[in-house]
Amino acid sequence: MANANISDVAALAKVSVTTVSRVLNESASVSHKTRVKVQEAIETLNYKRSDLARGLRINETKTIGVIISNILNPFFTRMVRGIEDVSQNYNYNIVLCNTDEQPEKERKCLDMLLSKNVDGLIIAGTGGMNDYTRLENGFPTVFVDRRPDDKYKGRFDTVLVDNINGSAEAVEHLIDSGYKRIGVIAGSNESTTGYERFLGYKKALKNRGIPEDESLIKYGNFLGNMADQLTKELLEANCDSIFVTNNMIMLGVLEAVKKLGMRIPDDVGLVVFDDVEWMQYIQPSFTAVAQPTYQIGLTAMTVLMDRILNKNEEAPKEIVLPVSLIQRESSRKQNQSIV
Amino acid sequence: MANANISDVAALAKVSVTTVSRVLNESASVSHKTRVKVQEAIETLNYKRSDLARGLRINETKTIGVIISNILNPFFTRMVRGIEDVSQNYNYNIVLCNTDEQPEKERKCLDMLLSKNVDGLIIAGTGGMNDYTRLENGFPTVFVDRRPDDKYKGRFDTVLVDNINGSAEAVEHLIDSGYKRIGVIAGSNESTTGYERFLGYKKALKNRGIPEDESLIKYGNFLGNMADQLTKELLEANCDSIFVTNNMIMLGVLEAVKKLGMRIPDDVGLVVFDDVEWMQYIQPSFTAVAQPTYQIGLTAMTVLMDRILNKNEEAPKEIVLPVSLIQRESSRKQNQSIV
DNA sequence: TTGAAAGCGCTAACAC
DNA sequence: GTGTTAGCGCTTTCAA
Repeated sequence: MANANISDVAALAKVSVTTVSRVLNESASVSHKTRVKVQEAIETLNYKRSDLARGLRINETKTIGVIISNILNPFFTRMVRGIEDVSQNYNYNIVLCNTDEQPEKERKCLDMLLSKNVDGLIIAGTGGMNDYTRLENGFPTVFVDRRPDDKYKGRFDTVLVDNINGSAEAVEHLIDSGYKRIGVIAGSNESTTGYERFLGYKKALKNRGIPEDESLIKYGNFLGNMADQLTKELLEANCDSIFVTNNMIMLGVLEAVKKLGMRIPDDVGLVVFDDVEWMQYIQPSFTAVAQPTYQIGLTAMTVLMDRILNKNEEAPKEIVLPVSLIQRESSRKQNQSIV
Repeated sequence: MANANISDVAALAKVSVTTVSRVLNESASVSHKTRVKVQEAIETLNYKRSDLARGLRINETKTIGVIISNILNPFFTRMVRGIEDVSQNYNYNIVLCNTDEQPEKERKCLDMLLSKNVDGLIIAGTGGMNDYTRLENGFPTVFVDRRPDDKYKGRFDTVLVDNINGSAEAVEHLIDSGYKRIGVIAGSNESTTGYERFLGYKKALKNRGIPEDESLIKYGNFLGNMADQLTKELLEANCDSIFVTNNMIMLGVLEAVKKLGMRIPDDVGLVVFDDVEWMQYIQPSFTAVAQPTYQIGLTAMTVLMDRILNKNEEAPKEIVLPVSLIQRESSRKQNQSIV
């Protein structure tokens, strides 16, 4: 038994499809009697309207596409949950795409989502040279976490956090806690987050009058692939603390520290950009720059729905959400380490 | 400028829409010359085929619906990533739905996804009295992690792990490590996972000849809502170790342990069902029952695609993936605790 | 208050 | 190798 369609319902209720459509959409006036008849027919046939056909006709899918780096990263997980929760309210669905930071994959995702006729897009771009020109023409799009390339400046709504000052505060905290040789494992400079957090690190050193030391600076990526190895190099360069620029890198750092049998915070102090729930519960707990991750998703989706539903045509805006340094045990220096 | 459609392309290339369709689908034979003409037209118009219209016509959306409890739970996150990775290979998309373990939400998700005409479904059910009869008629569906209600026995493909023996092994390990009063915080009995892991706990006690003690058994849920409080109660009942039945509960346990200033594994030993990456890196590292989470998603999606693409009509099967106990530091008893 | 009919963008007989 | 045309399931003018 194939699924019933609108004409099956019409036939059973002995009305036209137009009338059925009217009761489905609660549009125009339908007499009480017919309405009931139709509803009964719908009930008995267990009819479900095809969003596909409807979408084709009225040109909306009630679906929005979300492009992120990797759902395994708790940062994106929480963001997606924020997006999801808003979308449920509007009876929208989201379809997810992981780029793994590969511009090529991002392009493919974008193609797929556009082919799927999504009503809007939320993008945490890879920062590669991706081409968003086809979205510039008013297609509802919100960028999150990372800004699109400068050439799109002012063209898209953007929701992100203050990476520079958040990072600077974190590093200054390390310095003020007595750490002297502060290493950093930066994410890729391709993304604005990677770049800005590194800038924050440099800013803090400058603010505190500490010279930069190339041996304390390692360039990794936000997937955390090489973090293990880079941490070892940092430790060999006698760093006494590390500013970890995202939570994926953090895992590699931990792995290296554990393998080398070193102790946090005495042998090496730690501050992480992005706070993950478990960091507060472990021994020692981790000092972190907390981002309002869920809120980012929530805000982005709200802005997006405003564009879609209210056809809001104001100039795109950039919303910067605050971060906050949460001081815990991993940055509490107790003994001066012997150099 | 609205998006170009297939007839725009046809017009520009001076061919019929059929021909355009043919080159799009690489079906039938099209002369090299026309093919090139069409491709050029596609290029210049930046044409993207509408999956919506196509889907309506051929009755497929290349979309599959995934119903899970909560994407914030790393278990589901990894599972979803497994599903995603397979779906990418087939050029399928997934749309996600969180139930938060509420049967009502699950029902709503199911309705939405079916209205969206998804080609298939992967479901980690809430275990409430949800009605899957409309799926029984051969709609491609795979259940994961949890079995559907017994009345659907043998009706659906299912991919899950051996919860009973995995749990039993975990608890026996605790006993064999010298722990005597082993508490448990169980998930809801609604889901087969909750029920079976609890069964595994009881089985282990029986195997080792230890009597059950009601004061050491707490009933929580897999959201981990009350885990904090329940842990306190367990500790007050003088338990010397806890079998934690999922990773969300784990966070509550940690919170309580930290607040009470107790030490793992000396004051309280710990084994968690489900291994999360960070558990191996922290001090002390956590003993865990590792589930092949990514593999579950991968397998489920592979089975599903086989049903969809190959119209595989064999009897539904249940695939049980192995779990393994990973012994780490949280269950390594050092001093006998003073009672 | 209701219905007939066109059409959203595409695919697939069928004809040439 | 290529084109004409019907129709997927729905919404929406227009007319009654």
